[in-house]
Amino acid sequence: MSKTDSSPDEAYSALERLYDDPEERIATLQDIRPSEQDVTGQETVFKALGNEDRLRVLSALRESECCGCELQIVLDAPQSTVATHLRKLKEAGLVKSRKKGKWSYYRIADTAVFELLDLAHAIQEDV
Amino acid sequence: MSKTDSSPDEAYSALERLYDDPEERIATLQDIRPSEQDVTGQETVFKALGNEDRLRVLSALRESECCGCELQIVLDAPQSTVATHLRKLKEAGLVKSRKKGKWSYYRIADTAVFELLDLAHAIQEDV
DNA sequence: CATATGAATCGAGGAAATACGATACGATGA
DNA sequence: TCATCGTATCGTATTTCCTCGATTCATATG
Repeated sequence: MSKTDSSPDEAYSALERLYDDPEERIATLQDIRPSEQDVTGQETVFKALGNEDRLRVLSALRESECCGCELQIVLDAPQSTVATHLRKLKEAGLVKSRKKGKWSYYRIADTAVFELLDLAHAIQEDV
Repeated sequence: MSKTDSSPDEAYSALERLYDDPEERIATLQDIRPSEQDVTGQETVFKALGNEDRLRVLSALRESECCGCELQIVLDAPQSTVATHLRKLKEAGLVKSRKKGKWSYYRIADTAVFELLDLAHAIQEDV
């Protein structure tokens, strides 16, 4: 009989009860629209990092540059699986690669990647 | 008639052709086993960050503490959706909450979260 | 040019994450 | 205590992601 969960109107009336001048607060909240590009870029990076296999690859590349077949051993996974992970890491800007003969060598793109990994580790430590 | 893609043996023989002493390299690669806990913790954090809505929530919390109904307006999404996102962010240790009356107020848990967001932004900038 | 080899791409099936209505919970106040 | 309201959880339909065999591509070598 009442309004359903899905109506954002519920949120509006809630704010109207919460503030003396709700209009201003609502306008402020609605203005929090980080540029689509920014959010999408961050999302790409974090999605690429949010996978156990890919975190293991980065952990290996932290030690030294590796070619594809070496990472196959690190992950103990078939070639196509490893190649797919590497593509995602590259698209996110987390690793770079160079070709030498028939081999592709992968390395971490930037020290910022180390920082990301360390920060995530630190955050999860005290949860 | 030949070995298939899925056999990791392929990778082993590749390394045997690549190195004079492949055994040592293989042993080194296999030893790259970051502790299960470490990887899982990082994975949780990055998975939580790898979602557009949740990035927008963090962007809002960067400005000020918000209660649930305010974040409903930021995301323009139904209440249950917002609550689910907030739970994930909490479980990952990215936000904390306090209750005041019937309201739950959310805030960013640690400045490390700002650093994560900024680093991801910087990385994706030059891809 | 034919063959071998390391890597990249494609496509289908399965697994995991997400969205959201329905419902339950906990605090407030009449 | 009953109604209201902000929030949390549940169940499930949908979407997205992942895996991996098959195939293709590129380079090297006989």
